[in-house]
Amino acid sequence: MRTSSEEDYLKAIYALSNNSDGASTNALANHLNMKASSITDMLKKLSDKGWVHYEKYKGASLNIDGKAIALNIVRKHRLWETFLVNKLNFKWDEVHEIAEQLEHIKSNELVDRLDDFLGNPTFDPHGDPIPNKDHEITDSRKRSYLSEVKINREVIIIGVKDSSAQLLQYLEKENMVLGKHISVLEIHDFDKSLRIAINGKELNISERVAQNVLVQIN
Amino acid sequence: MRTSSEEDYLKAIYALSNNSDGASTNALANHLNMKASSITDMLKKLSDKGWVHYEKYKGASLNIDGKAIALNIVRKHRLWETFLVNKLNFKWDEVHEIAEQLEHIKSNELVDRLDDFLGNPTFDPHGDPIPNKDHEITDSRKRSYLSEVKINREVIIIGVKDSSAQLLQYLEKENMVLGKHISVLEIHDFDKSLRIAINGKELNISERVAQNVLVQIN
DNA sequence: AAAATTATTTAGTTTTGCCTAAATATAAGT
DNA sequence: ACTTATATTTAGGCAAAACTAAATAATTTT
Ligand SMILES: [Mn+2]
Ligand SMILES: [Mn+2]
Ligand SMILES: [Mn+2]
Ligand SMILES: [Mn+2]
Repeated sequence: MRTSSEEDYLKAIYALSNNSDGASTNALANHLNMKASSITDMLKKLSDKGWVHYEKYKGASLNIDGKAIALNIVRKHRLWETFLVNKLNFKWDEVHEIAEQLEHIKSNELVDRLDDFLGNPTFDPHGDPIPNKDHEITDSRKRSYLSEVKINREVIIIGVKDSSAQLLQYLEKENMVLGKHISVLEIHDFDKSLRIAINGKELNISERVAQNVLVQIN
Repeated sequence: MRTSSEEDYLKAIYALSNNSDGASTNALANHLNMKASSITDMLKKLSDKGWVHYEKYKGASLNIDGKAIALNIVRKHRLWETFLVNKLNFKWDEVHEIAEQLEHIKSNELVDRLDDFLGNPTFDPHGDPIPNKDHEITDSRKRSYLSEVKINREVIIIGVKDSSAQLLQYLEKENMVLGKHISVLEIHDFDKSLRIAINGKELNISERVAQNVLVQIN
């Protein structure tokens, strides 16, 4: 048996394990809005359960079982988000909180049927890849942040780095949604802000925004 | 704020409050598979929160706020069951457990959109009425248990008293599903078992089964 | 009406998941 | 290298939601 809380910790460790080094206590505390001491407690428990490799003062990383659980939660989160947007007409900035709850519903049958009902989607409403039944993520697209794209190279918006409601609403307003084609026309020396071409128009965006938009390089 | 546990208690009190008298401690303990002492603890808390009227040794009943919460949970439970059966092709005996979890997802927007997505259904897969947004149940059908129907009176199956998987699977196998027309041909003196006409055939069922099948009398 | 049975409450305990405050380890600055 | 700052752990505590065992109230039987 597994609690929702344990699942959220495993998901957080997965999210914060970038290269191959794990996640630090403080990074987890920050990510989960908790105190560091609570993290230490839980890491010990997760280690006892055999889901996490934990050494004092050296942070935590997922072992095989833990990673499978984390990816299963991520899969459920992204499938539910897809359901909420595609079937219930929620906007992409409204679904995270609800999926945060739905991801903990226990029923393998439910996940698989939901997956089929949605047409086995490969990406969620924020462009994040959805792991398959075997917890595998396949995303072969060449990706880059918009802030790092060369001048006059046409790229396609495929995701966001941070999916906070603020950013998503801003992008929505400027019609910078998934699938749109963009060219960077100019990068201003002064503040690194970008002038881009999109939807047949021109538009200025800040470096900060560009750093949070993921694009596919053809 | 409200916990899932509190919600389950309120729902149980609602389910066990038949006429106007509330639910007893032991009845609740039995219904929720808990010990009586746990019930007493929670009834005090729910009373403090103003959702339940509780007097020592006299059981508990819902007050206005408590009833609204209970009906909201029932609404969500039945809408999710409808979703699982109508959209994800679950069988009617497979959905209760999952709905027991889904009913606690917090988002008014979600419930309303789900309701619309399902076409504002009025009954769930077991024939139970679904409360509307204002927590009102309207079910004007004349109902009776099949065990009390007079000989040769044609009735329609509209629900079950107990929706355990065992009963549901039995009914499924005999094709005694919602909407079917039935006539009671004979009641055997010996064991009160019934001979009924259904689907153009004749069939014997026990008194026990008949006591758990709800029918509409035209 | 008294005794026996059943229902309910009280008292005390456990586990989970969080917290604060204090202690200690690690990393950074001079 | 020594001092300061930051990160992490330890110790102790708290609230929620369950439990067991014992006490008491209510109901039923004789
Ligand atoms: Mn979550
Ligand atoms: Mn997402
Ligand atoms: Mn429930
Ligand atoms: Mn039902």
